[in-house]
Amino acid sequence: MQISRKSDYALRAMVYISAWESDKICSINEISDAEKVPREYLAKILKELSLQGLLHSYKGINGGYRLAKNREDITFLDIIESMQGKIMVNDCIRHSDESGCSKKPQCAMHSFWQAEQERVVKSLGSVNLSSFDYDKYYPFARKKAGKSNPVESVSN
Amino acid sequence: MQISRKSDYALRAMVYISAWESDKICSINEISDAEKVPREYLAKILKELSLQGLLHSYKGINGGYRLAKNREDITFLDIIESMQGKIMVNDCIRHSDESGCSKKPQCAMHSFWQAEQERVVKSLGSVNLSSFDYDKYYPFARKKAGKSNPVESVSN
DNA sequence: TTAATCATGGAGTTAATTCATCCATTTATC
DNA sequence: GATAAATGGATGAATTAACTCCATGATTAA
Repeated sequence: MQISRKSDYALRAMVYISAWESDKICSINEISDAEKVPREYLAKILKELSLQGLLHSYKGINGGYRLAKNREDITFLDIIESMQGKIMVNDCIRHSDESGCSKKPQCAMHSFWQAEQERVVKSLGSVNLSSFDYDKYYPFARKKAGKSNPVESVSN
Repeated sequence: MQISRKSDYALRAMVYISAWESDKICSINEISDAEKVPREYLAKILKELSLQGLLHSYKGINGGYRLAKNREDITFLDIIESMQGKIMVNDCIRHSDESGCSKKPQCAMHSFWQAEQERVVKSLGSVNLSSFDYDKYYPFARKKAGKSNPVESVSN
């Protein structure tokens, strides 16, 4: 696996959104300003995250995005794979469905890569959006939620 | 990190060479035939591995390559990094020398990536060329070693 | 109902990188 | 001196990453 910039942007955006109370809706402009991510590119990314079911989108004035699940239920792996597709550490693994391995039915290194693959997936799957110290890195969030702060109820 | 095809070729070549007795000299043609790696591309790769001090090269008839160190002293990490440069799991880590992190002096995810980085490096550094079951995957090797033993062409 | 503010969708661009190939040259051995 | 190796340089094709631009559509507040 290689974490593309696209994934990095997606992660930053998701972490940013998570920093706020769960009913706060964040616009593309807000996020791109805060995280210094190219606005138009970020738009594509957020749209994709919606399609993948990680975000809910709202159009119109005061529109934007919010998490589609609880923070605990969105892992780094979810976010990264929704940007890059399945994580594959190398071709040996990538081609393992077709020919057992691109080179030999059982190449000498296959089992090593498989283990490495599993380690990485497990590791990325073990971090979720509730794993962060938002108070430390996003002190501005949490306190002031959306400007109008009408109802307390969280989940729609 | 992402294991490029180039690294994969390099690994296969190194593993192939390791399968033989240490004084056996393997030519580009032999390796590319055995491992099904494009001949001209492999030539570049082996040259680079020599420059990096992982192989010794021999010119002239019966020339080719052999390991420049003991099998135990050549890790996957050595081989991969000599092909792709330093392993970096993401931009957050990649830019960490300049500005602490490309985005913020301390971004929320920085420590996670750093840990992930260390895990991967440790893992790749823990496998070396003596880690393989050559008898199983290269039964033809080991038995018949190289014929003659020419003089090194590359000093230093 | 109209203007403002948001997301959506599609097409196109740029630049870099990857993965090579070709061929002429140099070197060593038989 | 013929042969079989590595070396080195130039080049190219294909793919992908990382955007940018802009027109369209939805929503709401005035």
